[in-house]
Amino acid sequence: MNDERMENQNLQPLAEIDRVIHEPARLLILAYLSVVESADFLFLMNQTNLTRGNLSSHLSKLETAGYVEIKKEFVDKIPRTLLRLSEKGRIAFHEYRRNMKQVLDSLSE
Amino acid sequence: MNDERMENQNLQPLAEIDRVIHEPARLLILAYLSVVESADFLFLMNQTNLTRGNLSSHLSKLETAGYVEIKKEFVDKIPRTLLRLSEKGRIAFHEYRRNMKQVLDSLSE
DNA sequence: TAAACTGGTATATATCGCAAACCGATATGC
DNA sequence: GCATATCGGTTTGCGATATATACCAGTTTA
Repeated sequence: MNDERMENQNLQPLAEIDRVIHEPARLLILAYLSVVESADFLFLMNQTNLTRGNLSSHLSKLETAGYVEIKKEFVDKIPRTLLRLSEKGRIAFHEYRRNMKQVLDSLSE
Repeated sequence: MNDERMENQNLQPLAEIDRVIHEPARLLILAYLSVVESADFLFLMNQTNLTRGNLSSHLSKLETAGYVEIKKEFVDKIPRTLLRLSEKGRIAFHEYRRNMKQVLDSLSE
């Protein structure tokens, strides 16, 4: 075993990785929300290729975590759901990226 | 919405990320196995802080995927389980890292 | 002989991701 | 008018997953 290389690894962040964000579908959603001020449900559905039900439940989970804010409004009698990343979400997303990068970088020889 | 920044994102690898590897506990296991020629069960258990049952089931999953090879032997009447990363596992792990890095890099402002 | 430890495996449980069924409202066909 | 289809989602159901606990065979210690 190569102790030297092992000690160079910084794997600790992995133990406390944010699983709400780690899920690929939600990572995708957050990636889109992170570059716009807000997006609606259908836009996200098209971009992510998630089904309606799947997208809806992931958004609920993100809302429960306090990472996205969901605002519903009517546009000519038709309901529209607007999503935006909360400040808490932006911070958590940034932290997640930092942690994962650190782990991945420490693994590269 | 900022189309320019959105188009610069390379999120496609996310859609086909390897979930066997994506799970943090297994990512941790693979990280350790990637720097040693082989390790035994207790060593991994101590390094990862996983419980015996948990570690055992993750190793089985990795074995089923063909990513690790499990060899059992006796050392003075005491059983010992040796784990090593297979070639297939090494390739898949490398590919996972490449994909995740690409995604994370495309998200950095 | 019994109690405690080793090195695991099997089982129970809780959660999760996903798809399909459902739902209220609106537009369309006849 | 009254079905029927469509829109924009939410709720429900199910199989798979992750984790902890119970369990087990064998070994060492008291």
